[in-house]
Amino acid sequence: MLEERRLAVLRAIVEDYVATREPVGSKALVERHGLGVSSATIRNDMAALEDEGYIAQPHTSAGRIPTDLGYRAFVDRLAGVKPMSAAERRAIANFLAGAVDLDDVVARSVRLLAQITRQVALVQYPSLVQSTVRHLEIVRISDTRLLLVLIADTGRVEQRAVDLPAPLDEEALGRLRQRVTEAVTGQRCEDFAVLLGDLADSFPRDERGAVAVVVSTLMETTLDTVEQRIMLGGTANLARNRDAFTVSIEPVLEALEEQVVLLRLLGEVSGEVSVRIGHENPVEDLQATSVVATGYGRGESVVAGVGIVGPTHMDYPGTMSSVHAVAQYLSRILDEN
Amino acid sequence: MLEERRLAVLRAIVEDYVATREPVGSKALVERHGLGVSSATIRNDMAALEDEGYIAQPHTSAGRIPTDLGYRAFVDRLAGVKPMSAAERRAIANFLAGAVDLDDVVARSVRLLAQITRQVALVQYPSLVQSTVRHLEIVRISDTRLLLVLIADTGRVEQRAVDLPAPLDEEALGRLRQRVTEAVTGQRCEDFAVLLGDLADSFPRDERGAVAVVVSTLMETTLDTVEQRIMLGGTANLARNRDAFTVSIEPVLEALEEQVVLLRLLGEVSGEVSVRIGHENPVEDLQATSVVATGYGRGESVVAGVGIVGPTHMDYPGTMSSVHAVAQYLSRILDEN
DNA sequence: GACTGGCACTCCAAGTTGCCGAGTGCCAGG
DNA sequence: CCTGGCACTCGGCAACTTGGAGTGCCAGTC
Repeated sequence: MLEERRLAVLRAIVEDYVATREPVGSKALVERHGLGVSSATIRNDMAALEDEGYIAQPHTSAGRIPTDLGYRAFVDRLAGVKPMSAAERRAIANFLAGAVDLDDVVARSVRLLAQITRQVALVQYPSLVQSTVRHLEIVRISDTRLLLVLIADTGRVEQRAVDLPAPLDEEALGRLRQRVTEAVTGQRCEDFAVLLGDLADSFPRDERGAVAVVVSTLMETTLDTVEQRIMLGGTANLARNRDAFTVSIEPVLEALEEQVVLLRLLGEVSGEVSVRIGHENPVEDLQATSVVATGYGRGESVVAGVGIVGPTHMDYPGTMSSVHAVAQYLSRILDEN
Repeated sequence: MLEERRLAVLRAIVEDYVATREPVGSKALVERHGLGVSSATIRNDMAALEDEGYIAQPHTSAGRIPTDLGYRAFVDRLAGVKPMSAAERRAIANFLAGAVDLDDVVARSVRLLAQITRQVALVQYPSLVQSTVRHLEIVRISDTRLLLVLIADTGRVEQRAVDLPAPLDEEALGRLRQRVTEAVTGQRCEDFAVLLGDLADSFPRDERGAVAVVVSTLMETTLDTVEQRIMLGGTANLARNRDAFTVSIEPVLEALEEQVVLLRLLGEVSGEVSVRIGHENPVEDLQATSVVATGYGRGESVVAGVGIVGPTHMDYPGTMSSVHAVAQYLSRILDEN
């Protein structure tokens, strides 16, 4: 009961601070929220909350601001779900419906998510590893050069040039094309090693080099760490919230230009919306920010991540439901494909 | 002779201001550059330069800073070429040599250019319109859905899904594939309208719908305004130079997220390095910045643009030669393909 | 035991003042 | 045409003051 009010105070502090971005004091709290007790009582509660590490004072004689731990408690125990209005859902659906191809879907999603959350948005392309091969095309570029074009059932298309160790005549190329294509079409990319492992052995000796390099390129293309692509948008939103980041936004922008960093941010997404607050974040330069992310995919399987990066004092309920909604629509689009 | 010294003064002002980012006064000028006259003389010259609009005072009793017109004069008449060192050239070559495909080439170029100029870098993908078709692949996705994959001789690969008006059987698809492929392979994309215009007429009546939609998708894919892609990088450099932009960097970041804006920036590139200074810039939100851009391509023809966006008080000679060098290497890589 | 009003205390933010120095324009003389 | 000198301007900095928001604590009340 007492405990209950303290949590109510914490919630009120988080909400006020997110709304105003200014330390909130005991007096303002009782005025803005009908807590039914006096400011002195609130002060006691605040002192307790501070002892427990949920809030902090930027300096003596200032109001309190939530700590990362405070936000964590808010997200875990206090934030209700904030359903999106029908109009919003419709807007999302409309916006994504006009996409012409996968690139377009991803690009539109990034724009949309950045716009509705007013944060930096991330959308990952469906992972190749989780996909099956719809089609593999092998195109000759020159005597010793081929282009592999891999089309996945998720709509993703990857290309890769291959330099052959020796010229390959038309007949041999045909053989190579037929055998490789047959081996992988309809199969899961993650099984390439098994499917293609000893393919070269059944070819004439002088063609094995070519087969080997094609096979290794295919396997490399679908390597977990290499194949992931993430599109980023809404970086201008960082600048608008500049005051948010005590320091400059430069390191944040820099971190977000690293693919590796983005991969870590969306690395362990699941069907649930996950929230990483401040220092919970694995990337050092982003420890002043929070990451809200989730996965999307066909049916049960998660094939990629989607999320946003923003200041720790963001509107968590609203952001979470936006991210969730966009992921839902992305899943739907994949399904329709 | 007098005129000559005035120009020397202008050059000195530009150089000092670019180096220090602080208004430069007459005294500092004579000290740092051996101009051989007294500060009073310089003051007279400065007053004249101000009258002519080349420099301005942020406020009375402050030093002078160059105006856009001043930079323009500097770039046109004063800036020498600043050749890159052999080591730098080698570094560029090495950096770009490891690329595995076109995406990689473009991505690496952006990173490289952003890094060496410390500005925001732009690299455009080779324009489809200026390319010829190396290969066109038509893949079935479902009864009524096809995927077109267009591979250009520049290494560019475009994909597009097509919804057919009616199911197409295997035989008809084969016919369609053969005829369309034959019509475009080896041809210039900009001639698609001529090449494909009346292709549908020679098909059986019930297949014409499918042919028409494939043809129109192809033509749409190579439409001038739609097909252009530009990759952007180094936005963190904007934040580092923040003081540079009197106002916030937000509108700049926002503008740079618009493809349309980027296209305008790289729209009219030629073989020469062009410089747009401040208000010369067509995009309103970028009138506090300068754009240095040039084209690259195979042999004589320019197939795409490359450039940077930065504060007006940038190191023009250095930036111009960096942009030029990267464009040169991009051209070379295209040639080798 | 929980809550409240009151009080002394702290400390940031914002405004005020005064001064220094860099920079200018102009002028008379070489 | 250049120069040294001089009076003047004005932004920036530092020191200082003040107002107010906020706190912690304590004695009193229900």
